[in-house]
Amino acid sequence: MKDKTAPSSSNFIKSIIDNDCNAETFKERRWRGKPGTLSEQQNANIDSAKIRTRFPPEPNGYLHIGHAKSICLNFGLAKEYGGVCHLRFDDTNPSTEESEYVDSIRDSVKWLGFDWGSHEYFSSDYFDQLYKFAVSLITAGFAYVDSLNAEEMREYRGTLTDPGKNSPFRTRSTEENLALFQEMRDGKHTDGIHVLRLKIDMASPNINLRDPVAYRIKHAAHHRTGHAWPIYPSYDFTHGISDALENISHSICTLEFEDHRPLYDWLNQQLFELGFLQEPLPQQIEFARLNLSHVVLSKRKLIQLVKEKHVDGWDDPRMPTLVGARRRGYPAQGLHLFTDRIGVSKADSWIDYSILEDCMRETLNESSLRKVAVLNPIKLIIENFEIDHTEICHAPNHPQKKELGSRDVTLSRELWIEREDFSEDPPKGYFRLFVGNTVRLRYGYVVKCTGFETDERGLVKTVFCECFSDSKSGTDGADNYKVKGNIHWVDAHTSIKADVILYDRLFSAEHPGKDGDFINDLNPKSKTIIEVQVESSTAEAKTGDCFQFERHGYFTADPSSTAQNLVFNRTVTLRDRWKK
RNA sequence: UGGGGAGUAGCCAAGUUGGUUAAGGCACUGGAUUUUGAUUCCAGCAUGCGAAGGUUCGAAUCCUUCCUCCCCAGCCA
Repeated sequence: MKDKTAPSSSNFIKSIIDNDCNAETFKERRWRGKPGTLSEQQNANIDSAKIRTRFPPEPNGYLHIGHAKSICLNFGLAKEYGGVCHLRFDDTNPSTEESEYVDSIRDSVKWLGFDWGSHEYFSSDYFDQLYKFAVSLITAGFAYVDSLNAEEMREYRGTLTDPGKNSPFRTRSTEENLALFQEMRDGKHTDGIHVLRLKIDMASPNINLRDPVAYRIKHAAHHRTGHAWPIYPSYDFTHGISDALENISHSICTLEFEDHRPLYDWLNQQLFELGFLQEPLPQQIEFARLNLSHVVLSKRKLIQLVKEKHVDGWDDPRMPTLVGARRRGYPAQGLHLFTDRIGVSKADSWIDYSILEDCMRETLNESSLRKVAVLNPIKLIIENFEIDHTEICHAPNHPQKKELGSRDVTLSRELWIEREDFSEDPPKGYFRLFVGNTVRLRYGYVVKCTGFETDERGLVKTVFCECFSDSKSGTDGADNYKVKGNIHWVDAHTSIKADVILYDRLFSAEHPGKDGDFINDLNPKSKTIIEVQVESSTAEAKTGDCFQFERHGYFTADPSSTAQNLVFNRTVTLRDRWKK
């Protein structure tokens, strides 16, 4: 068994943190136990957290596997370095954000096994502070109220190759700016009439530095602050400041924010020089977001799948959301393994979906109890058993973990076996049941196939065999029989019916949407419901229980499952080198 | 065409203050074990680091030129 607790290999972010730790960069930070400005922090004790990271979701959608990479990274780093990771809801846009999402995000992060303790924050916690900073920036000449409309602003911004030009409102007096900003804050203007912009450089080759918007007017109810604010700060204005107030040492985000880093640094630097923030300032570090084949991870597309009912909701087991993965039976540990395995870098790479599935197999193999289920049953009749013959066989609950014990399963004359474990016309290399061949009924006897019967359509209905009475598993005679084939079965009388939902990837295309609408790439066979026969002990399964149905794969009891009507989701199949 | 990034095996990814035979994982291929065609174990797997030049005793690491891919012109994040 490989050591899965070994520390993950080095990456460029760890190198940065190592350097910072060696240089004792963050040694002098003060922390009063909660976020605050320089004046609020400076008399507090030294921050005991070696580093501080944060996971900053916007509460406007459900978390997905891509977020899991970021969550594991941020919380994992904090843990590894003796630091703390904050959970911060980045809620600066009330028109798209809802508390429904806040709850779900909290649940998903917890489910992944992380604990942010008391460090749950909201960007909206800082609205007052942010506003004060904005006023100070106006006073210092670093911000102004612009009254260009959206279209004019776009024109003035220039293009990728042409510099922008200054807005005619750029030279407004401090007094006028202050007065207008106050009016904006007081709700005296309608949406879009004015914005507050940072005064940086309209000719910068970096478009983000061409006087970015810091505040916009938005008469919308916020999920936490209600109608208290008619203006809301932008991401760029909010994020770096929030990081600084929270003493974040390493602000890890995705590659598309690289161009924003000069702005991030500029803003915090101004506020530091104005005496509002303590040094050292947080540093933004960017990594490549996860790209997974056969999957879409954009919020817009995920929402579309739900709204247009291509799936049965956010927690549909085919969804790449964390709630979906959980219902599918993907263990949180499997996601940890996955993020360790794919690594972290700045190279834009695609991970094949099979890597994820392998991680699930690997962790599920360790943890899942074994059960027997016949997914596509046909009858097997042991002809040399009496009609009412019944006996007990012992099946281990885990082949590598004897300590997990075994269970009793009933064997009688009539069994259900898998349709594909019998062949009328066996292909080369087939070593299951065919007339004349010998196989072992797993945990039971070795039998020899003597014949079969078909129904009116010519489909095999019943297979007949003869049992070698001295071959029972666990008895001395068992070893005298060497057979290659080993098939599973359930007793026809004591086994129970269950529903199994077979899931396959949601999209058949490797890169959904690459050749047109991603909806066209939906896999029509991504969900199949079948009725199966499971061994009687499975009746006790509770929601979330994971089993290996031997020779098939891993399955988990769906929330809709009851003792009267068992429902299992197929999490992932077993590897199968024979499958044609 | 401006700016910002990235190119190391089929796929990820270490290494980048120049120094002996270019980590590791996944996949793959052999072999062993196996009452899951599963698991596990062992072995193999880049004369090569996007390309071409150059500097050097020595280059994935330094210099030059070039090529490919990704991101940026929301009052989204």
